[in-house]
Amino acid sequence: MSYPPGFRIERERTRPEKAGDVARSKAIQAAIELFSTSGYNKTSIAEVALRTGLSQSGLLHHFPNKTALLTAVLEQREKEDSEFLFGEGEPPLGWAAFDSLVALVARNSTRPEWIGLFVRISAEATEASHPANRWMLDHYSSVRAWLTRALEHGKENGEVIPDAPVDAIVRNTIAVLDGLQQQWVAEPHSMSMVAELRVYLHQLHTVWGTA
Amino acid sequence: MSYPPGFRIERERTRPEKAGDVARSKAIQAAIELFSTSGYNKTSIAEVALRTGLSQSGLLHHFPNKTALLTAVLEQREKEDSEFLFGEGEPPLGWAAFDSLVALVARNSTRPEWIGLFVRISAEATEASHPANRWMLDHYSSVRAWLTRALEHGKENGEVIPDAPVDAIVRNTIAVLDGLQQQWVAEPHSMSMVAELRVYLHQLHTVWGTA
DNA sequence: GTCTATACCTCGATAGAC
DNA sequence: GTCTATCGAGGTATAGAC
Repeated sequence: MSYPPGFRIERERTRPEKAGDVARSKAIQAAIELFSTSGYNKTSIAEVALRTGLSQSGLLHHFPNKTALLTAVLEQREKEDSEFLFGEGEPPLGWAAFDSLVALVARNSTRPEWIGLFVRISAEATEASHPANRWMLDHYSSVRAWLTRALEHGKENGEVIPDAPVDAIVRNTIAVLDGLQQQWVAEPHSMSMVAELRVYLHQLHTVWGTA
Repeated sequence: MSYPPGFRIERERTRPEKAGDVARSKAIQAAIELFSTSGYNKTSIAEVALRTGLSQSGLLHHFPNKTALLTAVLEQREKEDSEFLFGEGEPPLGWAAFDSLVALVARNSTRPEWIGLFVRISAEATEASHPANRWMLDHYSSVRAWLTRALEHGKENGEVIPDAPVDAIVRNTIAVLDGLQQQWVAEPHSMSMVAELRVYLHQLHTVWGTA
């Protein structure tokens, strides 16, 4: 394998990853699939390796240990979600923030692994010693901060009535999202998360919105 | 140790369990504590045995295997919850059903193990091969059936407006309950589940109730 | 960068003595 | 009813050859 002069530099400009990281990406994809159905604890790196087309040690050449694999998976999830939600610009505020959460759920409904991944990992990670514990706490904290800002902006805007109980609305909204995802993971064909969410948002608008 | 005549019979009349089942109860209690923090998969029967004051084999004399231990734990939970919710009588209907769910959460807030147990087990059990999978599906199905009946009763009663979207309200309510419990397990001192739930129920009354 | 081999755990369950 | 001993499976991680 010989490359024309400048090839490496060209590649590095379009794709920042090194060439050898193809296996890495495949491994992350395999890990997502397995974590999303069996959770982190129950998934063995041997099986991730198998699906990647590597031996166990081959896989561990790319990730020093199982935790590093999990970290890579979570980083990818965070990246894709926030790109979808915020893109390059500013996060939506007011009721628009809540609408974009519905859009995210709608999109993730077509990628069941992402829902399963979140449901399993975030439940496991409620244990303080779980490697994703800090990730989970940070994740919730940042979603809460965003939705809180969104509602306060809505109050300044006149979209939201002044005495709406911001904290409770934020926590309940996150709870509905998480809870629906869990029900959906248990029985995917029995319901439409988006339909249920629209009812919830309708309640929010009716009670706390300015008609 | 000698007992007066009739003692055994007296005991058997008041408590149906055999005398040897003290260890059994202790084991179930220990299992609840461990399952509630580490989940079922990650908990070893050896540690349950340790907390019970038995060797691993000693514990397995009372339960044929780990699954049987889980079953005993779930049966106890189901029993205590439904005794609290329904007692000897009929399940509450109409909005009263939702109020009694808040009462259950309020009571369980004082027994964190029960919240943790539910959060961990029900998330693990979304995997079809998990020993609690059927239990979880049945549990959700029966809660849905009860709340659905409650809302339909409320419509006949005039408590609930006729075109309230029953299925969505039921699923969203369960989602809020589950989601809040998960947030609470992650950071117990950061919130009051009952306070958030009251806001949610207020929305329900305002939007779907007959003023 | 990928492999085989292996060290070293932990776990669930069984056998059999007391 | 409780114990010790042990088996066998499956897991993470490391060493070292290619």
